[in-house]
Amino acid sequence: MKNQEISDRFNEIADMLDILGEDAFRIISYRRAARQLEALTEDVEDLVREGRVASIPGIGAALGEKIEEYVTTGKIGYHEELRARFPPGVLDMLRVRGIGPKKVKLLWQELGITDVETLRKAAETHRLRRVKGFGEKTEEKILRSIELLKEGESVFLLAHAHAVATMVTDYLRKRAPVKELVAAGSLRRMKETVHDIDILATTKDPRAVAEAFTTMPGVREVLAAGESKSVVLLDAEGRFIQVDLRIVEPGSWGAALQYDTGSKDHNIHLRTMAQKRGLMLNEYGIFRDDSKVAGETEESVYSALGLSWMPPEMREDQGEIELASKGATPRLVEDGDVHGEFHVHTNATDGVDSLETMVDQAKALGYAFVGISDHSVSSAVAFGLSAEKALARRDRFRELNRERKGFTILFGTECDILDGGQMDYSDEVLKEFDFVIGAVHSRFTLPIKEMTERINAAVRHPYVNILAHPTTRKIGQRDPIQVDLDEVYAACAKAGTAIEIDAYPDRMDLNGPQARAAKNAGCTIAVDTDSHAKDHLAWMHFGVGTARRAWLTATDVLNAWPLEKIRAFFR
DNA sequence: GCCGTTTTCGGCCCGACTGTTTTCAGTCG
Repeated sequence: MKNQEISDRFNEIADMLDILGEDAFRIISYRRAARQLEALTEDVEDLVREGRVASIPGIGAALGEKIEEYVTTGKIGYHEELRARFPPGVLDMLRVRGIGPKKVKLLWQELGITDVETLRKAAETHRLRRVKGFGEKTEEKILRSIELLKEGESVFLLAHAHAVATMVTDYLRKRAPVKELVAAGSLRRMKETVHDIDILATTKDPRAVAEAFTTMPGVREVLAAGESKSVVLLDAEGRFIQVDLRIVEPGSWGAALQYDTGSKDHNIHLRTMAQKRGLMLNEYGIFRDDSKVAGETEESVYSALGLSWMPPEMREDQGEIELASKGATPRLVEDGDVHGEFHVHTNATDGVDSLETMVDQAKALGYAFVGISDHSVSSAVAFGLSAEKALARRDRFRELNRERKGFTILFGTECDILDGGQMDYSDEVLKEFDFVIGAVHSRFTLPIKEMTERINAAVRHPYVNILAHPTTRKIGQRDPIQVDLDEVYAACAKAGTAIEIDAYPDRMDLNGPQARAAKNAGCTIAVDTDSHAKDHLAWMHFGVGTARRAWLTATDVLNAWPLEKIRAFFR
């Protein structure tokens, strides 16, 4: 899948054109195309093969050719030509907060500064203030930004960012006179990783709220503090996360919430629609000739554009606006639709809590059932169970089912898919389980053809019911395996094997776009937490969020089905 | 560089904050 690689190159081209001072709209085109590629549910190579690249919004003849060039030759000539004109390190300077393309160009041309380290030294020795537009404060700001860059500002996992946002909103509710208060942005859209946290508030005393916000514990740096908007860097266990606070009038709440939730492309699409209707949309409302026609609620904003309200998780400009204009927005799966899950570990293998603790926690969440699926023998690092030890637990499961009346404990296994596609337990052993999850935990570097065959052999195996974390990626730690997901989806759909959204925070595997493609291929999707401790079961919220990003309804999600139907699916 | 229910040319989403300026450019989202 080359989508990301091409997206990265388009962004880099945009950065370089920006520094060169090229036409701003050309640059916007590259950036928009980069975002489209990133959000694409299909493999761009397939689109090239079928001559459908130009069907991607924002991709026309010129960009289409460049995509085709990359797919066939592995590089983009234009990109290489531009790169040759830039000393190494120049583009890195853009990562320094407060340094944009114009300043990079000035520093490069006036002072010959072409990397972050030289920039730091120049700021320290006050050489920067010789350049027009640079002063004492800019030098100080650059030094602080470089310091923070080194200490590690980066991408945050959804679950982690969610915890930070909850901390901030809890604090503000206690310490400041806020009325409405919510985290919007990519967090509200349930994106698997987020760059910053956007908080939105209404209040009678904006100054007091901004004051509480910029002085709260953990604030490392105040990046901006204005009338309506404040920005801080917050210390989150040694790393920094940017938190924005926007304060709005109650009459603009809906417009501001809509605006701050995004995504960028979704908003641009809406604003273009507004324009065509002689309206103007901004974060304060929808206006016709300076008079406000909507803005108090999100519904009113969408309605003024002839659209029904749509869930935040869908707002990526991937067709949801067209759907809403026909009133055809689906009712997506919700937390309350989920009656249980399948991928749960105990201290029999690498979990930390006992079988009984995990079962009772699942029961406490209001579930009707829980599947326990500890590791098979080959997962040595996870203390995988021998066939004998695994099967010896069955009696305890029967007892537990008698003890926990009105609740069902399913006896399962997360069984390794070995090198050649055979399963880690024999068929005689596998048939004893209520359900079997197949998973890859070794040999991650097989070539794509072998890997796809390996996984599909397991998918077709009569006793395998669910394919776990299909790409095995770990965000920030391990790349996805090379596998033809389209073939895997097709195999799952044909074999009646469910495919998983693993909601363990650094997995999120499948992610939203992938799960949407799986659904479109006819797959049933299991949403699991891969819990290794009782508190992990709460991550189901993020799994459901990912399912919603995939536009899944309750009928698409295996664990939203009644238990008897699930048992039939397993059989 | 893209795109078209007024257009194949001439538009392209909109606003806040900061610092260095004397009325605004650059950056960011």
